[in-house]
Amino acid sequence: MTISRKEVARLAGVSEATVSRVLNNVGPIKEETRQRVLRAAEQVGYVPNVLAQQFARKRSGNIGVILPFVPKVHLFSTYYFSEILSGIGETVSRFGYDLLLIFRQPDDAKDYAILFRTHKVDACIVLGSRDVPEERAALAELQTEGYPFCLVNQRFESAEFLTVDADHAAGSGEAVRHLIGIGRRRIAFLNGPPEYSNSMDRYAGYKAALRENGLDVREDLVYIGNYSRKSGYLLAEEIGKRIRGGEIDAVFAANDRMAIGLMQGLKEQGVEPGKAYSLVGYDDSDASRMTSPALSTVSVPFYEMGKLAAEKLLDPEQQDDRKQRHEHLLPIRFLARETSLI
Amino acid sequence: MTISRKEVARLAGVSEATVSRVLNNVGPIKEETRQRVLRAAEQVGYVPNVLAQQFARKRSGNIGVILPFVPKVHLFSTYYFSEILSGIGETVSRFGYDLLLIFRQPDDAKDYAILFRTHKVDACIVLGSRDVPEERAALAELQTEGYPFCLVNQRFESAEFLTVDADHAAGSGEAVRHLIGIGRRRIAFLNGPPEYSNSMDRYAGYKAALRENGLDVREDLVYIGNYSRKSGYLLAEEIGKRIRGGEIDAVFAANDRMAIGLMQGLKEQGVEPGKAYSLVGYDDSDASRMTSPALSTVSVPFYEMGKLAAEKLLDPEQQDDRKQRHEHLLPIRFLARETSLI
DNA sequence: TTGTATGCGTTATCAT
DNA sequence: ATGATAACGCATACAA
Repeated sequence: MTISRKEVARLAGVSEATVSRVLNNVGPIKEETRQRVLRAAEQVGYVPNVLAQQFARKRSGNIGVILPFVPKVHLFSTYYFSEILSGIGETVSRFGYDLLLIFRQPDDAKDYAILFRTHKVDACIVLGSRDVPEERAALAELQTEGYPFCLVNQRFESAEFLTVDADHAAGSGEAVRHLIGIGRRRIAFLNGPPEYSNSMDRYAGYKAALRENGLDVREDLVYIGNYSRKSGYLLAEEIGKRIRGGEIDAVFAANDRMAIGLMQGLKEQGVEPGKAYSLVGYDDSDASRMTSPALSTVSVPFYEMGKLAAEKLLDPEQQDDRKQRHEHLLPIRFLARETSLI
Repeated sequence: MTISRKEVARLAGVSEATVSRVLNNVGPIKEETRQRVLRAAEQVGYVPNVLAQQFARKRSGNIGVILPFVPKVHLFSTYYFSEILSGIGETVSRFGYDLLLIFRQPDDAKDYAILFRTHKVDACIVLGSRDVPEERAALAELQTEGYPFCLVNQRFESAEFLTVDADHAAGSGEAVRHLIGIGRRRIAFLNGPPEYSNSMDRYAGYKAALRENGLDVREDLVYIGNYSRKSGYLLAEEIGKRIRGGEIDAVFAANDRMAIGLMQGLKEQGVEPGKAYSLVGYDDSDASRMTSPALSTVSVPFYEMGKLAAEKLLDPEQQDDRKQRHEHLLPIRFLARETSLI
């Protein structure tokens, strides 16, 4: 038995419309009436039925957040998601919205537009996206239909999607410049798959830093993993050989997980980071602080990225900016720790 | 301009009610009519308006998941949340529900019932809860009002809340028995705050294992941290002294974060795990595999816990069980790794 | 097997 | 400043 506006209206001796006006702070209301309504609502413990509100307003009040399919989650830092989600969550609630969490299904053809057509969400934020045809098509559809959405940490070449990203080219450049600064010259790069713009950005930063310093970019120094710890671990055999052979004196890995996997594999061969070679990871994940020696890495403002993405969708003050600038890059910070002391 | 049932009905030459019946698979329908309706719906690209459905059904179709306040998140393993959330997410979507993510606010008086009164959620799952008065009151209110909810990884003494937990007493017992098995006799226990049932359960397991083996439980061997890495790190000074003094030969920590913090602090003193002392953590977090030496730990089935919690709320087959058994404890697995070899 | 009719609890428009 | 009332798009009880 739920209490509706009607009881409040009766008790306050006003019409239902007036109750709504008071509760929604809309239109002119005599102060005395307002008080009477508020007291009546208080007295009967009235709370509006959100389902009726959503229906009448034709808005769900939900921001959808689309996450990668579960097993894929582990290719990302879990820190990554918990931070971005927190940033989004804090912001949407500040604007009176709720957060609907949506896991991509493995099988189903990507159809993000259905979320809007069914009115499940008013806007959405896409995490862990990749530049592959089906994903691009699903996003293009959203764009065409005019549904508001924002990508986080993934950009699409020649597509004008609203995006919040970090400046990974700059961050990678800093990391590599640091390695060069401590005297390293044969710097290998352990990258992730190219369908993540993250990977391409890091590669761009890597190359730029080498060239600035008159070093050649050599394809045989570039390795590709899949951002998992295991993929880093598996490359340790080959990279270890080349470190011992003097062909490699440092490794820049595109994320901490691969860096740590590599570090573990190399340690098994007796090849220690910070001594035989320098190592830099990427993400400033929890784990990077827990290894020994502590992993040098690049800190990404995940919380702020989530916050900004939500603001771009919800904050009226961001709306103009949004038209002018589809892509927003947040600054990044390099952290020198023990794996790249010398 | 959104397409409603009406157009479909007109096109198919049936009433709106019949369209609903076909789409919801309710009541007897002539096969030919069904086909006609489905084709019409297909043709005009009809999708039901979820907001209208929710309103008419008086159900939101949402399962709320309540998370700890953001800064507190870091006291838990992020792995913890990503796993539990995945388990919940997979399950609710299997039952046709959506997942509404709710971050506890720091300031606001705990009022979970409002989620139900406003009809925002049909049921909810509470994560990262603690046994403190305000939390207990908020949950008791849900119970009294008959709102369905399930706690995960936290039990309340003498309160019959529906709960899914892991058998932390058993897990801790195994861990400590293992330490005893490798010859340790002066086993310190680094626990978390008592308002988490997790802490009390681990303590119970610790004590039981000691007593079974004729060892005294000594209060001066029990330390309390707050589940953060830092709290473990800070205790390294004192514990280190006692290890060197021969008063402690092993530490069982209530989670990996504290274990790793302690391990780092001790390492700075030149006290190495697996040699001067044995160490066991708890959670089987990502980080536990990334330390060196690798951390012995206890594996918790977080994914299954999330899954089971959701099933208890949604699966009709679990409904009877639910009445009989308020608390469900999942089994746990001890993992011997390098920090407790000898 | 299908159609008719009512209700769901708001918002918002149009009067007054 | 306030009241009356039409939508909103669907589910469902009741008729036929």
